[in-house]
Amino acid sequence: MPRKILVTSALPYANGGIHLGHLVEYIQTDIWVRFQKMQGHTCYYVCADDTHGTPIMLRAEKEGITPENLIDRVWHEHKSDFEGFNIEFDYYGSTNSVETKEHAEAIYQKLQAAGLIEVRSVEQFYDPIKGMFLPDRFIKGECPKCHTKDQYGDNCEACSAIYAPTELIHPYSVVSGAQPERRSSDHYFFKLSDLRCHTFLHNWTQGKLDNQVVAPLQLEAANKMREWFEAGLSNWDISRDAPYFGFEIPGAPGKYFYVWLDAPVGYMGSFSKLCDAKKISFDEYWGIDSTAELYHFIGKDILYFHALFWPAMLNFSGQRTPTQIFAHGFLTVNGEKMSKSRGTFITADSYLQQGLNPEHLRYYYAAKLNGTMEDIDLNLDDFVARVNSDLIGKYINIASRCSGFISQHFSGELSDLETLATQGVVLMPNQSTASDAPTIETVDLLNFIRAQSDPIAEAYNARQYSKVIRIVGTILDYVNFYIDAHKPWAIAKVIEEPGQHQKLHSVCSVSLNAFRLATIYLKPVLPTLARDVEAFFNIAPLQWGDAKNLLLNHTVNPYLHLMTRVTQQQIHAMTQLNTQTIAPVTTGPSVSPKN
RNA sequence: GGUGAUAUAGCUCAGAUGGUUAGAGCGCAGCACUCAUAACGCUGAGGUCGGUGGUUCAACUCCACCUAUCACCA
Repeated sequence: MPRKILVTSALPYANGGIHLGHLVEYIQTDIWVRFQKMQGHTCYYVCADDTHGTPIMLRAEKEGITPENLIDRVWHEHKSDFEGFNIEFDYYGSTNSVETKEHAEAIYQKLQAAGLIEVRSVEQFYDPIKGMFLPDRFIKGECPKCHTKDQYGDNCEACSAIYAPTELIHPYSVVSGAQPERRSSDHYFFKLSDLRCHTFLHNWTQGKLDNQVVAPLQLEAANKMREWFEAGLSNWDISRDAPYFGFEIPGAPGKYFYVWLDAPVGYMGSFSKLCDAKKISFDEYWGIDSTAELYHFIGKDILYFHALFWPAMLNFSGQRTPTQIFAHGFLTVNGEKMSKSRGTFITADSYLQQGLNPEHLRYYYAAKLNGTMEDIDLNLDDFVARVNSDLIGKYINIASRCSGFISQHFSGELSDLETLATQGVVLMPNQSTASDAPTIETVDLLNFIRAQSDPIAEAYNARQYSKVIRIVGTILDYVNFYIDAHKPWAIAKVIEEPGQHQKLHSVCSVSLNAFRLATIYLKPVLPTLARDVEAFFNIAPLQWGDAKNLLLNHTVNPYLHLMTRVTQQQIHAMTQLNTQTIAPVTTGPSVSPKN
């Protein structure tokens, strides 16, 4: 039975370009969504730019443009980066939209009506020259512990001490350089400390509510929650004072929703746009009685917002809560944090500009991702080796080495089942002694490959893409072994001898069918390549269920090579490019992964 | 500082509930092959499973401590 699924990725902040760290999440999500769609489920994937907050406001001012101009420009940059990596959103919006505003206001008013909003005076640093309150990140000063100068308002980079901005010695405003004053103003709080919230969240995070069929959090994330619960929940400050680029709070002139309030609401705003365009019922997905599934893919850094604030906001405004939150780890490059000086702070744009294949990155990430919150490493040498040997050497090579015989000797037509069966049995590599490994007598190659459909689907569902890649890798090893064992090139030389013509036809048809099956399994990861393979085979877009079938008595097109290798030189050129690039400033809160 | 996670061959990673000689791919060495944009196959060399103690007949697998890396502390 087809499921109804809504999927989101975290919203990238609209003050900088997309980099390879961001792409871990979008690629992870995109693969999952494509897999669900191939299964025949109704699955929508929405996202948006996160556009509000002080950093955006100040950045626009610095560039001498309006915030609207800035976020519009960045939106197009982001859109183009995502398209470059085949991230296929059903809708990609912006939090600066009427829909997001309306949802944010509605949620706020419901929370208010429920008595979950309180107003309290807060003392903060204020920039008297600029006439605005300063976020922690916009105050610098001397570290109170080690006395290093020019440290940010929340922690020291030298001694990694954590403190409040008020503890800084000789604080100054990053915006104007002025010495900030302490001033009070009213702030609006979401009362998470309310017993109702506590009780609800305690149950929700443990998956104990009646309508929860699965635990909403990964094991590690649930542990984290317990930690946070023990520390106690305090009220969440959801307002900021003017001047602020964002939505004004209803009934509170001069007060704006903190960017983190309307960021997750952007998921709804974006989905509303899709609903309008495609005549989808919004409430079918977000209503309290919704039977649809709702999944948020996020980085582990923003678990707090998605696993506590967000479900509480939804629940107490009368809407359904997420089915599951999928948090992933950060990206490291060559085993270290991405570094601008080493050229490993690689932008999506620079990757594409170097002519590198986006599907190579998708494949590499897939080979590393496992559904946990562990960090994954992009080792550039390993990237080159792995892409070349796995994708080109093992996978593409199957089509490349067999298709020539099919077009030369059989006018491109694959054999019928009877012919196919003559050479269906494959000798398996003799080192495979695992109990579940096929043996010479018991299994034929294509049946073995088709039998992997369920295990692979299960791995995709669980976001264990590395497992998918491992299983497919085993399949590809077997196929190459099969080809080597049957030596079609040797058969071609004695094609005139009795039975050899049919034998060659069979071996190549088996191999190409194996290639087709492997393509089905890899399609969520390699959508463009899969499309090219479909063109080669001259077939309709492959669906997951097609793995049940074989391609028989079917004429394929002449083979054109499907993928070329990546070289060290290209990688080197890319890191060079990123070393020279002056990377954009990335500060301030964001739903986007900060790696 | 507090909490949590991770630490397995040169590289990237697998290793239910502890149990004979710890696995894969890549890389490397040798052999072989030539259909395939040098790709594929076979063989082999590589690890006292971060360190130190402990529990056990038996620990990579459990416990304690230590070290390193990473994250979170709204």
